[in-house]
Amino acid sequence: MARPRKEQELDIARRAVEETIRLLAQQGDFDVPLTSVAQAVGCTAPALYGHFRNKNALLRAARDEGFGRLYNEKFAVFEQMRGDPFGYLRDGSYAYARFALENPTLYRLMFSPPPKLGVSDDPWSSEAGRQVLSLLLTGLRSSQEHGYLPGADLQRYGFMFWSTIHGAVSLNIQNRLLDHAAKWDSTQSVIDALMEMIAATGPAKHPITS
Amino acid sequence: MARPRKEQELDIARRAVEETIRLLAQQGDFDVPLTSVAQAVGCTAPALYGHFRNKNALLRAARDEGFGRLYNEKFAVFEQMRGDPFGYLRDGSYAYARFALENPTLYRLMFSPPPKLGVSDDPWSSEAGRQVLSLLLTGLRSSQEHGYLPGADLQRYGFMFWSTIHGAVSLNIQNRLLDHAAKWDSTQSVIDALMEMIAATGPAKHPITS
DNA sequence: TCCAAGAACTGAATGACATTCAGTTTGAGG
DNA sequence: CCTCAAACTGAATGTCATTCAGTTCTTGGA
Repeated sequence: MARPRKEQELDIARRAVEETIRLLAQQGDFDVPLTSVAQAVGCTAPALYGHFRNKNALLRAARDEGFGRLYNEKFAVFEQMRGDPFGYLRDGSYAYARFALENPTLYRLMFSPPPKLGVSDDPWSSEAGRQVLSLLLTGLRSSQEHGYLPGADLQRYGFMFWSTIHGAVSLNIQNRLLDHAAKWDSTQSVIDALMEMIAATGPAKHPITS
Repeated sequence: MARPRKEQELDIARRAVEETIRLLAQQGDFDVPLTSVAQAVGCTAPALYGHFRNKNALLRAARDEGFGRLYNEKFAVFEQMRGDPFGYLRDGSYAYARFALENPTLYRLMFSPPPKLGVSDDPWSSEAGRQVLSLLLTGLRSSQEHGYLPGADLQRYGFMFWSTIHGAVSLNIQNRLLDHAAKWDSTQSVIDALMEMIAATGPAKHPITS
């Protein structure tokens, strides 16, 4: 029993990442046995070593895929909101929070990875996070051009903005006493408070309705 | 070779927690082998099972100890700042951030614990976090009595305040490209921005100097 | 069409650990 | 002094990750 039929050529790498993300969500924890990933894919554990140097590399790939998905969701909102930077900041933040609350374990893998993943060695990983941040900065810059946050240091405010949302999402994910709806309400409340503060700096009469 | 001399009666439990925290910091990761904790304490791994149900219980104890230390540091600032609630908010936040940046792995264990720790089952753990939050709320309440944040919903602002600082600290801990000083500067900048916003709502003439 | 080379897997072996268990030694009460 | 229970220990078990020596397809040339 060895080399399989030609049908499933390069599927293993893609499927392994996919199944890893699924198992991550299912088990709610990082320590997914390689064996179960292999079983879900339909091969044996050693076969995965032909596609990933080791388990950490597989988790890194899952993490990168997570950043890709998050970026895509934020980018979709970005395009849909062209011309309304304030609306983008709000709905982009909602999208970010929704992604985090719907994929809590993946989100934790993205933003609180075990150091042994060797994330710092991989230029890609910090790049992916940077792309998400740059999308936020673009939104802030546009908002500033529309009269909000006059004279503010965007780098500084951008980081604070991100910190607030990341913090709210992290604390809510961690709090097991809350159900999904309560986590969402709590996070949304923080985002709304943040948007109110930005709205207060801008041209009057901007409704906060979502 | 079995039961040791009477000298080190109940030291093992205490020392195990201490050494675990030390090894956590040294290895920068949660998966500290029980064997190394035992070795550091001066016993064998099975001996630890007489004091902790399992490794997760030991990590939970280390986590609780972390909350205790954080609370003590914040409480010290609190007592030292009686009568200056705004100053307490600022210096208490600095103390919080300093604790997190100086004990990054312990902080991660406290706020992004692996679900398998079974933290949710333990009423103590959420209690410890709640005590830290209540200290913040007391500071906000006092600040409000001194004229800041007039009419604000403190529960809501308290959570946003905590989210911002926790987020800034988490993102800075995670960013391996920054050295310690840079992480501190970045975090301090977020805290200062937050304090400026609160100061802006209060009685005029409050200097922001630290 | 047939064949050699190597790609892509597999089963079995190795090594870390956590956890359990059957002793073994020592302190304390009678 | 003697018995008992507490507090440990060494050895055994089980769960992974990772490695390795085969084994079986696929492919490109004769």
